[in-house]
Amino acid sequence: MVLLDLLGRRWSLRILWELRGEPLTSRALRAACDEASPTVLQARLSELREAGLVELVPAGGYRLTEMGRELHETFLPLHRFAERWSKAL
Amino acid sequence: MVLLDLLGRRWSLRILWELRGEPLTSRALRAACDEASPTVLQARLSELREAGLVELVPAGGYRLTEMGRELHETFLPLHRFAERWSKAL
DNA sequence: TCCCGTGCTACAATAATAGTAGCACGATGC
DNA sequence: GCATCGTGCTACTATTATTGTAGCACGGGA
Repeated sequence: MVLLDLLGRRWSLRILWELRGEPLTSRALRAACDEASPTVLQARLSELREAGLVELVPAGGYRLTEMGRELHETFLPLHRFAERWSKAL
Repeated sequence: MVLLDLLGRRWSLRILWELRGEPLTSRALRAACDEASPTVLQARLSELREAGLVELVPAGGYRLTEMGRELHETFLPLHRFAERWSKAL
């Protein structure tokens, strides 16, 4: 599971999650993940772009690729689970 | 998404993945994740236990709780995605 | 008693991340 | 022209997380 190594890094899942809707600029992403440093954000974005999950459109910011969107679909049930989980805790 | 903070740590996803089948002892888990140090494995196991996703049965090693198993179900499509993804890369 | 496997921890060295500040570039308006 | 703004991105040090190695205490057999 090479994918787990990529996703199992700080802010990787979070970035994919934040980009689920509208594309976000670099600054907007920094605002959305307001505890992450720009250093690691840029590092993750580079990795995710290299992995073909995220792309940078010149005049629109970062967004998920087709593949990245599929990955997000995969995570949709996670949202519902997270709600039940936080209640059970 | 507090859950993302927990899962977005090194080896968290990997541990859940390795425990998907038979329960594993502490040593077996160290063997399965042969690049992880016991320090961080114990740290993650403590966090996952505190989160009610993993439990330690006295004479059988670590295994997923009912909640943890639900989380794993959530991740099942990820496996199929990972295969397509690695081919597309 | 001795040996073995278990869960777990101490310690120093290394890598990853946080926090702050700033760069270069292009578009826009004066 | 040129000042201003937002963009993506980076340098730098301080702090935290992780690694790598070794070892502890406990319990269950032989």
